[in-house]
Amino acid sequence: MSKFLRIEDDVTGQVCCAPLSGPLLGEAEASELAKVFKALADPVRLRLLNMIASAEGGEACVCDLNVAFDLSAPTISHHLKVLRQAGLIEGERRGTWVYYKVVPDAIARLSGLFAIPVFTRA
Amino acid sequence: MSKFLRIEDDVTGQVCCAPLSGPLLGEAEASELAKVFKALADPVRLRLLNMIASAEGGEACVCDLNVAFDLSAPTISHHLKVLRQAGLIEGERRGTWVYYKVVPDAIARLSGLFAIPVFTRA
DNA sequence: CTGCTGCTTCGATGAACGTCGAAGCAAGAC
DNA sequence: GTCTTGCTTCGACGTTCATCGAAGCAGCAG
Repeated sequence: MSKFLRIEDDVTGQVCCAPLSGPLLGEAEASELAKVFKALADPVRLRLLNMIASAEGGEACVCDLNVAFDLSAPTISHHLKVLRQAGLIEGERRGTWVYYKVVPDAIARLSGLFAIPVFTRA
Repeated sequence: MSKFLRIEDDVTGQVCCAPLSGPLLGEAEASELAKVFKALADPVRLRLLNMIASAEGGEACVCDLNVAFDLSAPTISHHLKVLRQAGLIEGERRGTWVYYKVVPDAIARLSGLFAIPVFTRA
């Protein structure tokens, strides 16, 4: 098919995680997953991720993120570190500024978790 | 009269389906969403949700959940309460036992969040 | 009624988290 | 070199969280 839109090929296909309604999670597996959700479990981090994901060019400068919140720079830096350590975003320094972008695979993985089959009563 | 286990502080009302790469989240919106992720940000709760979602008949008895973990009953009850208040599950007492099942709409809502993978400008 | 079982709530405690100011580090301008 | 700007790390402080034992409540069987 012709591709008008620059949306990349469906990443949702390469789902690695079974849906929540699937086979039972092991302890280690659940712990790893929990780390990702812990990173998402803060309003500031959610807005940061949202801003980065929806930024022009797919990446955002920390300088822009800083002024968007009524929080100190160390605090924003801390939240970015948490998102980074969860594998949700990655940063790169270019000259004076640091730019962050999302890691598409990480979002795709979460997508698979909530794939709809969540059981329907027979 | 009905002293069933209700969803006391349901939080899912405002949480809607716009993908993360979509329009910017407001503060209130992000806070509501964060509450749901906070409920998912624990390995025990993830496994509980997983067990309930994949249980025979779509619902699980607390008595079965209790023996599946090396934790005290109060702790399991606490985790179930957190999931309940996040609107992810709901419980019902039938005679001696209490059964929990997932709330499909809650999972569907999360599915929407990650539905559209973040584009990367090639 | 008395007991017993299943589940929840209460109260306390130790660990983890969000926030800040101060200090450190990197890159560029002078 | 020195100075300035952008971002991160460090150390501390108050809050929130996971966990437990004890106590409370609901339902059922004698």
